[in-house]
Amino acid sequence: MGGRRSGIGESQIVETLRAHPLFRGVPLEDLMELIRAGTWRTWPAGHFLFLEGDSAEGLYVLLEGYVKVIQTDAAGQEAVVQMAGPGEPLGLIALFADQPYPASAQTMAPCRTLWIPGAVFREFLLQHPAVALRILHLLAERLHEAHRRLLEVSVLRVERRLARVLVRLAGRLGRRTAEGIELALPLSREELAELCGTRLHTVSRLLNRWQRAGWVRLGRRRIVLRQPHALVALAEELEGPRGLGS
Amino acid sequence: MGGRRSGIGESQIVETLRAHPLFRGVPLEDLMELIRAGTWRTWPAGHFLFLEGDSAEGLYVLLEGYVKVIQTDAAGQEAVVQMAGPGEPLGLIALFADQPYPASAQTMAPCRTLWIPGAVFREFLLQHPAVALRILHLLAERLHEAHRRLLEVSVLRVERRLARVLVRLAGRLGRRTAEGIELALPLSREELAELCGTRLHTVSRLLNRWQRAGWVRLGRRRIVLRQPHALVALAEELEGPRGLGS
DNA sequence: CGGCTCATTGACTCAGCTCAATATCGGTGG
DNA sequence: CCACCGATATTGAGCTGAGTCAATGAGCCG
Repeated sequence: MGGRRSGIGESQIVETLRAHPLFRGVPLEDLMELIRAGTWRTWPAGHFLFLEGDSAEGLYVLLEGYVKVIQTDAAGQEAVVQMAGPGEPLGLIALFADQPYPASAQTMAPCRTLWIPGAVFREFLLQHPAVALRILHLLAERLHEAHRRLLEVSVLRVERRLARVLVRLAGRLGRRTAEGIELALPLSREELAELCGTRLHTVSRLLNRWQRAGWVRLGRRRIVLRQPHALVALAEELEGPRGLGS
Repeated sequence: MGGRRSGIGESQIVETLRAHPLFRGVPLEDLMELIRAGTWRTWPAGHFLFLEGDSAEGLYVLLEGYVKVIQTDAAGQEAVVQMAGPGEPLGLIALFADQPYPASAQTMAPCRTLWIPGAVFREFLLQHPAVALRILHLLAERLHEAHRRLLEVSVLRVERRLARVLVRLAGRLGRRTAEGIELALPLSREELAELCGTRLHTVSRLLNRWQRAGWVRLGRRRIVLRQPHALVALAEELEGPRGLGS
């Protein structure tokens, strides 16, 4: 799988890590130890940091770029379990649950990562319990998010789920343009489908319906929200069993 | 909400906690501090330890009994997010993400809990990073489980999801009887439905179909798996888009 | 230009939801 | 002990959201 050790000096990594909220307050020399034990890499878009089932020897910290984390079932059906952006650690589950990677991580854009051997990182956490608490914070939030999505997939219709996914993505990765909010990273219809637990056809149909209504503008791997409020309304609207009609 | 401070002596709690894998290796006197800062309670079945949205001042450790953790959406639809058994901590997300409880916890049977103030527990973790690592382990496993369920709900049919839920429950809470494996705690059809993201009607229909096939025997809040292998087969069987027929 | 990936759209099907009615269990009070 | 009640469960009928199958279209790269 792609990725080369890069020649760029350490100073840049050091600065990135020092600025990282996870490592706030950690003495510089302890950080240096982490960095020296680890490996810095760059990745082109579309490559896999790791595959579901790979044995996990360490942790990735995504310094730059975007990665999607995918879970696959026995028959090859996929669900996007997480969209990770700059600063996020990847491979936490494998590291702490002490098992092979439970999902695959694929770069969506050119990325830079720092890889840290698991044993080193665990030792580091024992020395820096405050950082452990921050990771607990992070995992707790991810768990919360997963529960929320579980509820949504169990209870909401696709239309509403898709609206929510778009609104959330726009919030996290939206770029303001003259026309509206444009999603900064290019997602295919299929990836969108995997994000909301449906099929690309259904996504395509819904998006085009919304385009006809003037709510969005579509392109190849490109979506602009022209009337975000409409989508928000759709996303939040109350819906008991048997909706209130649209 | 029910629950009274119980009069039973501390010695029993101490023993329970000392035997708890989470606290292995912790000096007795540190444990005592936790216990003294905390509160021991018993709960009848059907009561709520906490409700979604309540502000969270601490952590529950479930010493005995079973609790279901429920997430509710704006329209009142519910999903069971977790079934907790003896030994499991509850309220971790609220504690670490520093937010109100993101879900409600309802006792399914008479329960005993130890409640520990959040600040005390956080301080305790700073003193005992090894315990923090174990909690990381626990959260990592829960996250993994949540991701697995997310994939299942996104990709599998109800029939298969229900089969999986039953098989898993039987594994965790099954009691061997002459007739087969009986689920130890009484779940209504509706609760089962909330566990696999469907409606009670669908659960009822499927279960009765299986009963006719001799795979299960049903009662009011009671299920006996008479031919677990049949359910396992159904649960694991490959299923591409458009199944292979039953 | 040819070939690729990505996207759209139509036609058909059906799993599972909704709506509605009835049945059964278990407990409670007369 | 029986009558009654609420909670739980079963079952039917009908509808529809969304999946499947299939074909075509459109953008992009070598």
